[in-house]
Amino acid sequence: MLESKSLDTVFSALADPTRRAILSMLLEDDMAVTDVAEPFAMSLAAISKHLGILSRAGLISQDRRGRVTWCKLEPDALRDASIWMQSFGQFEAVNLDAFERFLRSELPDDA
Amino acid sequence: MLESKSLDTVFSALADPTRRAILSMLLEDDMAVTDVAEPFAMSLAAISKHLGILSRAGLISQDRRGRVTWCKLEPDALRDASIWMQSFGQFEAVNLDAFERFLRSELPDDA
DNA sequence: ACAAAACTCAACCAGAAGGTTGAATATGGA
DNA sequence: TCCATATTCAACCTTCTGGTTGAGTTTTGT
Repeated sequence: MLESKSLDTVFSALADPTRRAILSMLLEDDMAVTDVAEPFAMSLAAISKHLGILSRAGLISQDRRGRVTWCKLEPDALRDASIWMQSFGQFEAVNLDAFERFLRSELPDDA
Repeated sequence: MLESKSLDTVFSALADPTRRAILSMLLEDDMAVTDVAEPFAMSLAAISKHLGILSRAGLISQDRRGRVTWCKLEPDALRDASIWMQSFGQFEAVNLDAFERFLRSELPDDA
């Protein structure tokens, strides 16, 4: 199970609602750490830790530019976990071909 | 976020390699608790706890017949989590409402 | 009726998780 | 140069997690 370690870190990163909320925020745009922290009722240090966990799981990348660390979603990291889940077979319903047709119909630009 | 609680429990259930291994075993067939425990180098009580966690997450069901408790995979419980993940991995730029309409049209049963 | 089988429960333990606060470290702007 | 901004680090605390063992419960087989 070479993938076990990364599935551990990805799934446990996703198990926390604060971290899932952060990922959702980053879906819209890259953000600085301070801005990520703003809507949460917890310290900046706590958010910094959460971002570290997301980073180590590969779910985001952090790019320090000057004194600002920009956080960027890395959705590819979800792929292994997603594939693992799909192996349970009940999601053929979300037919991949249909998915792609849907994508093409929804996305103005390329994939 | 009404789904947050269940995403918490599903993702944290999936975060443990023992529990993922159990799910894989149950993919092949329903199993008794003792048989689930057999390949693992830990006590039956520990496996019993793991099964409880999987059960509470909805990922398996347990049906006691006589003195044997049969464990059965319930892969539907993965659907919400899978959908949540796919919304990152594949659909960054996609309109979420349309995405949900698509899912409703593709999934065989209700939401 | 009794013993073994199949679990589950309860108490316990070590270590990890998630939060706090206060200090440290760059960097940017005046 | 000096202060504020942006972020991380370190120490600490509490709660959760994943394991243990030993006892308890129910059911089955003889």
